Amino acid sequence: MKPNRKEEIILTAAQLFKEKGYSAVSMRDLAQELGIKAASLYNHIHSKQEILASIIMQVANRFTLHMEEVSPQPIPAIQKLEEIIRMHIDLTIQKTDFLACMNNDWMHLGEENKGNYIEMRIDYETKFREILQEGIAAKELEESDPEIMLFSILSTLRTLYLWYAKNKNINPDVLKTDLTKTLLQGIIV
Amino acid sequence: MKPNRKEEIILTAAQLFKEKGYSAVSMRDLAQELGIKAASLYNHIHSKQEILASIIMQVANRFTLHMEEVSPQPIPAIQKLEEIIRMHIDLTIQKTDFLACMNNDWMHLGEENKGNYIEMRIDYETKFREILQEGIAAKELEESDPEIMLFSILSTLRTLYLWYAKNKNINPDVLKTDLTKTLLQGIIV
DNA sequence: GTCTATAGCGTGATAGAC
DNA sequence: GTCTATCACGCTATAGAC
Repeated sequence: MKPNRKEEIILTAAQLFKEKGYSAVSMRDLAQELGIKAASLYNHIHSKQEILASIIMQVANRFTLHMEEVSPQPIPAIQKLEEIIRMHIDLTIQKTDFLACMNNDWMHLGEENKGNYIEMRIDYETKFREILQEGIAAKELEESDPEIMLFSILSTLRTLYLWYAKNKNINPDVLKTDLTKTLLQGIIV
Repeated sequence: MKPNRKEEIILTAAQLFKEKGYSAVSMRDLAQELGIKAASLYNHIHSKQEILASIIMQVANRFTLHMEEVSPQPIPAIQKLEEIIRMHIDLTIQKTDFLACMNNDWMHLGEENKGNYIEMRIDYETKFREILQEGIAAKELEESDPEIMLFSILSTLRTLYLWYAKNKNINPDVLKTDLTKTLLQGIIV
């Protein structure tokens, strides 16, 4: 899997954006990291904005597609949640920098993409909420405020990349098992 | 409680930093929001950096102080966790913008403050980890990976400000009860 | 595909009038 | 305490040589 120059630029950009944020990374910083001059970047990409959009929309699409696949399945809510947790873990491992960038810098998307991104995010949360409500209705889940469940689980999954950066050697299957247990069953004996 | 001009500047800055990030907010943006010119800001503050440090170190100190108060108490670990959750909720409500800023922009602190902030953050996590380990040893908590418990709870508490921004009318006591239940007992029946 | 040079504008911060 | 004017520099992006 040899990335071409454009992909290489986007990968490096994601890494820098994760560390300092989109606005604090200049085209000169990015070029230097790649060992070229800033002007040379423009033979591969059209603008700084395009790089950001490429990073964010790429992972946003993968979340959307996976949710559209899991959501309508005729399986128990708990099983759907396990599927979703597994996907967040996998994407966190595969696309750590992209995820960080999506979480922190989506507000710097251009007007063409921002609306789209926000819509995808709302749809994702809506489908997630519906799964929780299914689970409550089926008495699989506690009859507690689904908004708080949603927020609590999703905030953990969304910032998993922060924790993963410091624990890169963990076995993904162990992480999946332990995190699922913690999120679904809590920590009290 | 009438804030003087310096406090007013810092409050407004925190608000803007929360929305766009430190680097994306200019002194001209900040001045405009206050109805003055950028140059006038410098009669009240020394630099943009000073504003950021003031915002972040202020809340970081409050977290540190509270943890130093709760941590050594001779009470069960679960009770300490409830105390900590309560404090995060209270600070989230009182200092929403400051917390957002601390979470997102600490890496833009000047060299004088960054090391200090990171140290406080590590100390906080260490004391939190010790409470979890106490709980496990006392068989109050599940014998599960304390790193995953720590990350899971703390990531929810740290991003609570995002959720609170959309649910400002919730009763803090209800939030405390429901969130504690979700974090400690999970969501499964 | 990378370079140098540069346009055009925005940035944080200062000096000094009022 | 706020203003206008300005400095010195950094920014994204383009033009055109090689």
